[in-house]
Amino acid sequence: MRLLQSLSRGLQTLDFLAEQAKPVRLTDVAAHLDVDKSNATHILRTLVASGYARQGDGRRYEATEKVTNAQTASHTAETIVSIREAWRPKLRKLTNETGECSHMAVLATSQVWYVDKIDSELPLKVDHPIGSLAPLHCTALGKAFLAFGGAEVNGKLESYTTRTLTTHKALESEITASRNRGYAVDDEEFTPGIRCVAGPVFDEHGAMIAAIGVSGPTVRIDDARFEELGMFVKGLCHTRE
Amino acid sequence: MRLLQSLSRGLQTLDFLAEQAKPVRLTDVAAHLDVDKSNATHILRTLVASGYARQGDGRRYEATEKVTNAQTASHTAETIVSIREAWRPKLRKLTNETGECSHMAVLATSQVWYVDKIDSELPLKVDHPIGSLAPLHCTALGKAFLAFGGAEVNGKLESYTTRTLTTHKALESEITASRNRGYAVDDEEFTPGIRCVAGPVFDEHGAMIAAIGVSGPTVRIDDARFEELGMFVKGLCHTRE
DNA sequence: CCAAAAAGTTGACATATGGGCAACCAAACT
DNA sequence: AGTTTGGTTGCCCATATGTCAACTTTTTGG
Repeated sequence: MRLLQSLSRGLQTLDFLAEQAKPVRLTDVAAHLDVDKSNATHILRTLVASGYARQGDGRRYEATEKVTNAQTASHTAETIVSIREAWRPKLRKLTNETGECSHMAVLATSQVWYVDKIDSELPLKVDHPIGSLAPLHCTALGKAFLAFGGAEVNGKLESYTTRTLTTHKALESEITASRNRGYAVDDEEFTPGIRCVAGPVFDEHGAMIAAIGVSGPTVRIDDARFEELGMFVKGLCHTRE
Repeated sequence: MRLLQSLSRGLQTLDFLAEQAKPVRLTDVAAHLDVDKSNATHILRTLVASGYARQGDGRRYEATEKVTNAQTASHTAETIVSIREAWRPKLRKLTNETGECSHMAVLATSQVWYVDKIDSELPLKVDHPIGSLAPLHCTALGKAFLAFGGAEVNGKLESYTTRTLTTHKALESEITASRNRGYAVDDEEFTPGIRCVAGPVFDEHGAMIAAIGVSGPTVRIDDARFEELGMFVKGLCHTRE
């Protein structure tokens, strides 16, 4: 069995570039492959010339769009629809057992994009229409992406209510708290009178693909119930299909 | 400037594999690269060993998921959301000027997935909820994907109304007709009493990413208006942003 | 802001690599 | 079964490419 060395190394390099979130230095590539710097230069140059890599600002290298990165890759319509179908029973269970509205959302351009919901039967209910967008920093679904999906918020944190977290520092510690807790919350931070909890949905590769959660009016959700809902969502998210 | 030959050829091969929809024979790869069959064997073997290609049924090769294919690639959530925002004005225009409901859908697992709509103001109206799915062979939006997006229907064509096209032959000729016409139609093939027209939305690479269309009750859409709507949608789809 | 260290590029050289040829299997078609 | 076309394997030699070292550029730290 004969394999082409330079091709193998080139592809290994591609793997390496793809799995690193941030652009990588030539030296690191050389070290990773355990080859000479000069060899790494040639490999990277070839990758660039072929359109598989590009050289950014500080002459660092990164993989182009030709290569998919399981980690970062935003998910396709196909994946979203199939995950939605697979998780609909759990969403239904969420609403049945809590009586509150449940939602599923995916990440799109630093916002959450609602892709499914099960309505509450109760007259006073929360409604995020399917297809609508919401910010990450003040929704439970959004914070789930920040805590478990490696999403990041860039720029100013707009304030929607008096409880919205508007400093990156406060948000950061809330994210850490969510990670420890196992679920994310929104305590009237987006809409007054509405509390939500949400947890992450992972695909088979362990990449977060969606968030699911329940939302209800504060009049029905006191602190004890809030926590209870959180544990319930956490439980649902952690059961393997 | 020094480039690595075997790596370049390997990446060229990857490009070639990625742009071919169907798995490719070793001979074709060799011909494409203008190298010896034995060389092609080595290259392909290396690609397979590195997880960038796989060998299918009739020992044909295809690129794995590691490589993105602009043509086939289903679009990501990011892309869908941004296209939706970009086209919303046109969708609104569609409804304003026709008075009928307009929709946008993307392709997901051989179905159309409604991602946006503008409701008609009229009391009798069509409503495909955002987030819902519909078959390809009997909806205007679906047929737009068949005619302009290279989508394919596999298996049996389920009948929804007496007008649903249920043979692949009839569907094929309807697809061809749509291509010539520049837009696709649904003449009560999915829901009795509803006629739709739809056209394709392309991304910057010329790949079809979504379909937009208008739907209305047959009572308001006679043959003349049906064609008029078609031309209107066609016009909208062909104007560059 | 300068010096020193680290990162990256270029050139030369020698040899392992891989490109080409041809013979050899394996399917596929008739 | 015979013929044709597609794919694999082994060998050999040329050259593509990996290594080393000198050199240039950038970054870091004082």
